[in-house]
Amino acid sequence: MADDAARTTPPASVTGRVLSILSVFEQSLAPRSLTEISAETGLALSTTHRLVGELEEWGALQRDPNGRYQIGLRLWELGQHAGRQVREIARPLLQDLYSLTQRTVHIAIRENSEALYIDRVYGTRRVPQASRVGGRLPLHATAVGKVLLAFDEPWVCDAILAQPLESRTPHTHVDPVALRKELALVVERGYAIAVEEVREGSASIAVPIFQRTGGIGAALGLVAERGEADSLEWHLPAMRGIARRIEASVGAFPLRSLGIRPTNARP
Amino acid sequence: MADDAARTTPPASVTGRVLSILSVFEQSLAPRSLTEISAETGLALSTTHRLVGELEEWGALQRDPNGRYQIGLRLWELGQHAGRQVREIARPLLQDLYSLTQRTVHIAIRENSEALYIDRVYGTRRVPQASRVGGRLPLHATAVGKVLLAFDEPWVCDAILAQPLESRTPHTHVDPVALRKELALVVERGYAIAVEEVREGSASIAVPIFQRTGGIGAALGLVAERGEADSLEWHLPAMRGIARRIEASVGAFPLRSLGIRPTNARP
DNA sequence: CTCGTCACTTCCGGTGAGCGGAAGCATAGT
DNA sequence: ACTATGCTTCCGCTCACCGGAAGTGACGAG
Repeated sequence: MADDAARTTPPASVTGRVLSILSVFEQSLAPRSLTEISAETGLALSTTHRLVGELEEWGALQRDPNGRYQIGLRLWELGQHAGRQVREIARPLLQDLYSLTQRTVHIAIRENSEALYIDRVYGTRRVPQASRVGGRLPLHATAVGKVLLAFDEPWVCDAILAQPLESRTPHTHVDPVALRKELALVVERGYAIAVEEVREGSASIAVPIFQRTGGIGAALGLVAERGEADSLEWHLPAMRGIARRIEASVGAFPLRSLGIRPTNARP
Repeated sequence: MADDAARTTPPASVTGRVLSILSVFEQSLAPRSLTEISAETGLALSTTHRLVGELEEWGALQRDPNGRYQIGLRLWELGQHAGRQVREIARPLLQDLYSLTQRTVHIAIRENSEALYIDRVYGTRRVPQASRVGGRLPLHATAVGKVLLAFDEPWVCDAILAQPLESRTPHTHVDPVALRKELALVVERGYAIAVEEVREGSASIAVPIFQRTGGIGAALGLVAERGEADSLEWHLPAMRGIARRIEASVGAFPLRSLGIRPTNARP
């Protein structure tokens, strides 16, 4: 497992090689030595050395005191531009929702076949949770994911449910037929719930955020402890109020992915 | 001004060209057309086309409905890794500080000769402010910047004060001699204040966050309206308490820049 | 102190990936 | 219909890139 994800494709173009070096750091945030990067990308050591050197000089990577590499500040700064407007508008509203409910709240969009968490507000008293900002979770196992699926175009939902559904805990709903019914209910009621489907001990509820141009743009979620699962709906009025305010402030969600890459795996 | 920052150096290496394309998006977050990118980097249109195409395919850039390019989600995700640990630990504590004070609070580090804002918590009732997460401001004109300068190694301070100091508002302190005295006072008192030095209408106060390994790691700041300038010190006990807790939780600030690139501008 | 090991860094000549001029397409405006 | 503008594709020449190999330096065992 340590070296099969590696060694995949030593890409032909220089650009591809540079990007494959960056990809190394997507899998885990642990700093890597030059040799590790070389091994994981399949590039020759001297090639890796040169490319990594250029990346470091620019600020895309930086070295820790041991000489190991990690993602650099300049890349972080650059990344902040992506969807900055959305986060700047949504953040204070998430903040208000947190103040009202004293629960972890977050906002997620669909990116291909996963839910991508784009922002979150939480205090020190926090519930065990699986998601993190910039992280992804399966659509079918999270409250935000169910909302994103239920309100998106039907073909998206079809495409997701056609694939085998990962089971993160014994409580994860993985039966496509049952899920389809559940999603219909989500549309009817206007919210989704997931109890311990992605992590034991936590439950969540989510409502849709629509775009002015039509269609769903994002989902607003709230996380609570397992014991509160039956009272999650109490938070709905606050959540819906905030969702409406986000809709009113954000014109469009520039972040939203353009669609699922159709499974064009041709043999 | 629109085309002198451009056209600088069409860099020799492919890696450099790729990075110069990314750099285009550092200056403003506005989406660019292919032609604009080509013009701003000085690369030939067909070259730009190919490189941008690879970047888009990977997810470093994405196209809006008009076909224009902006920073892509994958780059944002990747950037989240940089200093993720620090932000994950500090965020809930910032959150607590916000709850206590009901004021915008933020955390910044020194990156070369500027203060870089790495996180912030604020509500809808906000004060006019210049900084944003991922953004930079001059060290000498902000409360966090003064703290970062005052508690850092002396040569850093010397280097900064040796350069001409930008005046953002009529209230900005730009006299090196006076600033040096001010910084001495900051060390003595353990906090810094800046009133309308970077933006009219807002005042801020900041305290240092030290690293376990010694030396200053970051600064914790609080922003209030001009009218509150005389009562900023009231927030000090809360700020110091939170700063101590951040120090206790964060081993080291991996984000911290290694130093000022010495002005080795050789003619 | 010496030697071996390991990880990184530098060098350099052959070669294929990249460059960019130019031609081919769309789309929009007159 | 014609022009203008901006994007995409093509292709042969060439120069920047590749990677084996040699050099460096830090560490640790003997």
